[in-house]
Amino acid sequence: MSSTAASHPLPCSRPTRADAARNYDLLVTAARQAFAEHGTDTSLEEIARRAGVGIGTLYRRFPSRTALLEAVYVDEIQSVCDRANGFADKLGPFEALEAWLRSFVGYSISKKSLAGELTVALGKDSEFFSVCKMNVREAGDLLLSKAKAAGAVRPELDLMDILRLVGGITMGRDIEPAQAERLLDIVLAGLRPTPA
Amino acid sequence: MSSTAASHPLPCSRPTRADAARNYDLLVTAARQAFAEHGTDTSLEEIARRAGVGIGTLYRRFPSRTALLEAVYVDEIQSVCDRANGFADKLGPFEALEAWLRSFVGYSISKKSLAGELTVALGKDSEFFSVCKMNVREAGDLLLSKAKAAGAVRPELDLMDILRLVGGITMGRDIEPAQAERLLDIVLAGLRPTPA
DNA sequence: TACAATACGGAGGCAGCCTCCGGTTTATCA
DNA sequence: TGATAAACCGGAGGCTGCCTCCGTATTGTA
Repeated sequence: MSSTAASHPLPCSRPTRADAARNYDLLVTAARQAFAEHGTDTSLEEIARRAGVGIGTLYRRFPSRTALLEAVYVDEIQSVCDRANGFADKLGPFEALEAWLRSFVGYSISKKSLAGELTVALGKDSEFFSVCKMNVREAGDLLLSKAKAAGAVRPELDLMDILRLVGGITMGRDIEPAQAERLLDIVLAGLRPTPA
Repeated sequence: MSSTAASHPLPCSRPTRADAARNYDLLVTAARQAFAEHGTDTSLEEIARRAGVGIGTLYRRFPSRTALLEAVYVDEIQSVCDRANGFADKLGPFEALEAWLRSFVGYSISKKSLAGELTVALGKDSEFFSVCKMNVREAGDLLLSKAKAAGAVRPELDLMDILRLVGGITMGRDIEPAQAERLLDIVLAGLRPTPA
């Protein structure tokens, strides 16, 4: 039963007027493609060009590059949260946490810097990201607390620490999936209780 | 006995003519300051201004931003390597490795993105960085192999994996030193042998 | 001192960021 | 349906940073 609605609504306001709404979607779609293909520092004019709208339209709707990133991230964040719930239902305490973190890394690699920035942003202080953080935190805490209760990981661990560490794995340029796996293995080993 | 000479010479050519050499030093010094204060995307014109030279002079000596970064990194890399040797002499196998990694993190935080880019670059394929990598690798392998021999860490671990993981810790924007410590603790725990 | 090699530095072309405002489209109401 | 106001569009243009080019100045040498 993977819920598709976020526990906390994300402040993502799609405009009401028909033409505005259409351009909004065009822009977000174009931005998602461009960010995935060429990284998050793609020229905003290029994105406007792809979307087939004027640069002024882009800037009116998204006053900054971050605002555009936010709109793109909403979907991605949601999918990350949903997956956590799925794993919690099907796997054992530690395995669910592990599976979630692995999917996190795999996703980060496939989306390149897009998710890299996402992880960076996890430490930021914007209204938007604090809500995202809340949702991710809620999803992750479910897994983490189960794992703690089962004695599969150390009780003093903090979710945000883990996420930050795992996010850092894919931060470097051009990381190989195989290496990312090995790094994650180290982290996972570091979560387990120390032998008395 | 901390050696100050790198095992492998770094390709860092200071010019010969008096005025050129003077300007070279001015530029590297200004760049080091600027990078540390405002990150590695400081305007190159700003750096030239700080150094009191024309923008043309900067570009003649350093054809790209990367070239300037390289010149700045030489000293930093050297200091990282030297520290490894110092720890190897004074501490136990695991403690030396731990101390080195901690100093690595502390250094990364204080130098902000400067060292962040350094760690990113550790995965790159330039002649310059491959030599740097060789030096760091040599220094780190000394510590790692000692720790392995003492049974203090798992034998299958790879140094570059560890460095990449540790480097990722400081990748995020505005990380707190205290959080960085906790992340490193997780990594260190992940290095230890798994209880049979 | 005079010459040749080397180096200096800023003007200028280009691209991206962002703002501003005249013209257009949309929704609403009679 | 037709008129009006509100909302929206889009590109020109100012700004800054990147990088190149070349006339002028400095340095080392004979």
